[in-house]
Amino acid sequence: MSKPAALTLAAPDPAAAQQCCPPMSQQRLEPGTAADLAAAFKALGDPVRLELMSMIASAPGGEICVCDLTPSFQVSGSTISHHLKTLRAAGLVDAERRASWVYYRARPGLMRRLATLLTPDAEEATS
Amino acid sequence: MSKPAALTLAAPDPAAAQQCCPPMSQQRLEPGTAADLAAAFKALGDPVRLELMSMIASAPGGEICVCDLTPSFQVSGSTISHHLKTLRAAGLVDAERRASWVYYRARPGLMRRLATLLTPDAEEATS
DNA sequence: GCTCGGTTTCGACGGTTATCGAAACCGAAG
DNA sequence: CTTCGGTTTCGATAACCGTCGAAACCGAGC
Repeated sequence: MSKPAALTLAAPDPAAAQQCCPPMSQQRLEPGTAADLAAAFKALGDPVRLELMSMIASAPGGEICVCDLTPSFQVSGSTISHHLKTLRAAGLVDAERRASWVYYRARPGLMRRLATLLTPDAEEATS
Repeated sequence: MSKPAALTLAAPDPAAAQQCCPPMSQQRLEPGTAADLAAAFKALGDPVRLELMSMIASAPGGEICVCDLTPSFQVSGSTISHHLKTLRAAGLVDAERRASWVYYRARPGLMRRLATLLTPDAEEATS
């Protein structure tokens, strides 16, 4: 295998994080699971990436072209590409090439898992 | 003000992130908001911190002593303290000193905000 | 007051990461 | 086949981060 479609590096360990996770307020995470999920949070832990993620997730047809993402930021195109690769590696987005353009779409699976994990149980607290 | 209670550094900008955020699948984040929330995700983006967070959030009485956290990890006590400070600065946990021990508890507010942000709308997708 | 255990802070070291520009890649269209 | 625009990769640089041990801090108890 040389490099069939480098775009589909499709989440190495996030695949392992595929099966899990009640709210962390209900149950302590196992170290291994914590490591997998921390990688996903880390991917969201950059302002540019988080904004990219929000643009992709809220894109009209469920997908958006890199050419529509890049102009919204003050960083270079190569930097945007790098951040998109990070999101892809984390399993948060998917990429597909059509003609000259590459379209990204969100992967709801992992997002939902993270959302569940963070959901506070039933408790109330404004602070 | 010299240093009244260094433990309550109580979230600098997370206070700004206090008011917001429909699911990102519904609306693109503004750059400023993205920066604030990215800081919170970044705090969760380390395996040790995420596991710490889960231990604190799932603690029986809603709180847990540092002395009960430290022995669960293979890193030094000073490193644990450093990570706890990071979680505190992100507005994810609160600390209170009682006698010789310091107790940490989760701040559900920010957790809930992050959970909402990540919630995929109504869509279905297993991939 | 002095000591002691729990916790945080300080300073340093090594590895990671965000960023850039240049180069490579890849379809499409001359 | 050559060119061209969009995108990714490569290599380099500077800033950041996780970790440690030592030192400082802080109540409690002697």
